[in-house]
Amino acid sequence: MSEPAVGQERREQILEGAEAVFSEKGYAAARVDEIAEHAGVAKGTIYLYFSSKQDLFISLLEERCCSIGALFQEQLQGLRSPRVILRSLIETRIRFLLRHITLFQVVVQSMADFPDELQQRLLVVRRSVQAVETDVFSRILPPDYPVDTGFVASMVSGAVSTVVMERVHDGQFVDVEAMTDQVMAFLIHGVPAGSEDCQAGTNVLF
Amino acid sequence: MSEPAVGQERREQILEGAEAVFSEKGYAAARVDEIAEHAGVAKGTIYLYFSSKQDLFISLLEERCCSIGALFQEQLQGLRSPRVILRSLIETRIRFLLRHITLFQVVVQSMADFPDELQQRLLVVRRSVQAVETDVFSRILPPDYPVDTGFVASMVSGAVSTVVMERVHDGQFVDVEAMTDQVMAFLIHGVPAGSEDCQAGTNVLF
Amino acid sequence: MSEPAVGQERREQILEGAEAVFSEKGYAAARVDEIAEHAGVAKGTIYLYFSSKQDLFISLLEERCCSIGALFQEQLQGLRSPRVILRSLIETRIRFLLRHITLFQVVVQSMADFPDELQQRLLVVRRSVQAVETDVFSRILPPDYPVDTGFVASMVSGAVSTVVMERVHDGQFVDVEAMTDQVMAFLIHGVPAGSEDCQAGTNVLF
Amino acid sequence: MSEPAVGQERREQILEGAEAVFSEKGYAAARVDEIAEHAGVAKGTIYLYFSSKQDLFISLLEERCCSIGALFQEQLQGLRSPRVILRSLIETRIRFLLRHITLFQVVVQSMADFPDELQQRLLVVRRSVQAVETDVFSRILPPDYPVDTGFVASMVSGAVSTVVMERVHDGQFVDVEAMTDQVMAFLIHGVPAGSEDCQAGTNVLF
DNA sequence: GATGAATGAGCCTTCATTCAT
DNA sequence: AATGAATGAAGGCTCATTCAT
Repeated sequence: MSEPAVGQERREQILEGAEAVFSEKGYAAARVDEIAEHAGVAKGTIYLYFSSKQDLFISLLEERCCSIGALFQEQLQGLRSPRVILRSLIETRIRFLLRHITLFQVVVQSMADFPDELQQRLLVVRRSVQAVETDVFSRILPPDYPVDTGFVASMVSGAVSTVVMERVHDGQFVDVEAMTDQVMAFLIHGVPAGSEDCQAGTNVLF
Repeated sequence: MSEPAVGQERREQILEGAEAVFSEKGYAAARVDEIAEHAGVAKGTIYLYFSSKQDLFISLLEERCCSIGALFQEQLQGLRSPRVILRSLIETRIRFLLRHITLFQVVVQSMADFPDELQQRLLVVRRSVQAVETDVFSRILPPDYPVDTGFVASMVSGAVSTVVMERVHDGQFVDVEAMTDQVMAFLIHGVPAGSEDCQAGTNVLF
Repeated sequence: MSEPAVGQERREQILEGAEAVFSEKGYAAARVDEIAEHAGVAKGTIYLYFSSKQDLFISLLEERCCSIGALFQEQLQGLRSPRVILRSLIETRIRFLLRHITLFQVVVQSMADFPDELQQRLLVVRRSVQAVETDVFSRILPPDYPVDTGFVASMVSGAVSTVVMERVHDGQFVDVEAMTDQVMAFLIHGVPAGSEDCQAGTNVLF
Repeated sequence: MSEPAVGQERREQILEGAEAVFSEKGYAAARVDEIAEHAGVAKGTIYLYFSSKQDLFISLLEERCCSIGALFQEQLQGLRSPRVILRSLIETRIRFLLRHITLFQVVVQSMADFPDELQQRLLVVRRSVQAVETDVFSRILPPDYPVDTGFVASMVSGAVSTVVMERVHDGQFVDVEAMTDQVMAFLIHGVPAGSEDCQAGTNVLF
């Protein structure tokens, strides 16, 4: 009883190669050859576990999105204070992005050529990614908050993703704690921008 | 001296075709054939004005980033109130994204296969895009604002991009005014998240 | 006004390469590379004129079947005597087979994987091939002939094809006149096989 | 002394799978996977009994040609009347073709890529197939019959094959008795085509 | 300058064959 | 003996790029 779920291991091995390459190159520019090399398997082996490059891609997204859902569940378990919850959300997401960066960007791109069946699976992935954070914000935001919860979730998610990606892309080291602090400060303070009727010349409000 | 700047016109024609196709498909999935068709020129003609598909792509980014810079300059001209400036920035960016969506996403992706020279040009583009908004925020944010200005600019830009892209991608109509309102409300209010030491049960801070 | 119908020429060039290779190898074993080489064009060029290997194959059949129809029309024009007509039919078919041998065999094979649209085109080809000869036999056979006309046409066609193919396949030189004579003799004499009620023991009848 | 000839059984099992698949798809389009599945063995097992797909194919032909030889021997045993012999030959062949259709067609195709050794074995198969029927016709045809015996055998074989294949391919049910009747009628009557010098108007000879 | 037919390198995918179990 | 996961060479097809007109 030596190797449990050998098939699953091989599958995961391929998914990791796929993640590395798709993340670096995007879908279209990624070559199956390269994925196979990263995964340490032969090209043909990939097709034993996935029916096509498209299927591999969607499967990867599905896999990784489940994992972010689980991560959130785990991290947010037992937290009460909105601020702590928010901080945990941000930090978890940053850490997650550091692993899966570009992959998540790609999700939004229009995979227009994919057949309907795969488009459906892609839609499910996108919805589930949104759902996790929307859920968190619906617990945090006050009932009279003037912006739609899903909208807030999207903006926060976009803000964090962009910042992380820029840092990573520039080859900068990312200090998760410090970055979380900055994002939190931004989210909590908002952007002080003066009253609408302020007279010209006044630059600062708060 | 018959047709002045005929070359420039032809060049712009091609850039427009390129923008349409790159925006819809991303870099790798875009085909030169299709760009030529969109532009209404023969495929070979493109190579009279650009040395390669890569060059065409970078050139397009350069061109369009200048244009967003110009747009901002124009729009923000003479505005004084931070709130009005911010609103104008948001609205301009939303309108811009509605035209150039995917194109901007692509900017962040690492065009890893591009030769060094083009990588340099890409870097310049990215820096200039950041600079425009960073500049705006440096005028808006109070001196003691606890978050780095460039960081804020990135987050706002990411937030707006993500929200616009999601709406567009879902095929929803985008009401620029309404969306601007929502983004502004979010930016100004921030995310009320309670004090760090707040006892459980307290939801709102501000 | 030098090159009339250059496109048609190139197309025909490719069809000739295709015929050579499909005839020699059959459909599945034929490689597009090889067809291109035979035709003296690059692989990609083939796809400017035909949408796929399957399309190329069906198009070839269509092309060549029209040509056998035309050949028959031309050859049989003005012939009156049934024997002369029959002889002409046989000879024409032999000559035709010497050029298109295996190709015609393949027509009957079940191209089961082809999409419906191409199956339709294949069916049309097969029907048209049968029609030509069925038509000839309906003019030759007496009204009270005990065998269905289409059936006779098929058998004669099968008999001739098989004989030609065997000779060609064995690398024997084919003397068209002599072979036509033999086939004619066979068709006219039939196979003398004795009366049905002959008593056992009688080996020869005539 | 457990299982006598287990190896032979397994071998026959594989040959049956091979026959089913080669018959339906032809040589090149047949996949070893599918043969294994039809045979109910693992893919690797096939290579314990046959050294390659090519070997399996040739072996199958050899096997089945022996079987048609045996069939003929058995069927024709004790028959005396040429007509009865001929009828039996036709009927046996039709029944055989209904089982092995495409397989036989394929024999004629030039397996050009096969190595010399296998080409030799293929040649032997083809010769033996011809020999069986040539032998029968040499017993049936009168000594002064004007057509070469092997030639007649080929033509009859081609005629029957073609007719059977067309019916099968069109999905029509094949009534063996009725078809045998038609073929016999054709063979015995021949094609009445008038004398060579016949005056127009005379249609029938016999 | 403009064209678009032609090219061929390179990609996704298949499948005969091997080999560790 | 039997398995079937793994392999990798080879095939169909695409598409950036060139060049004769």
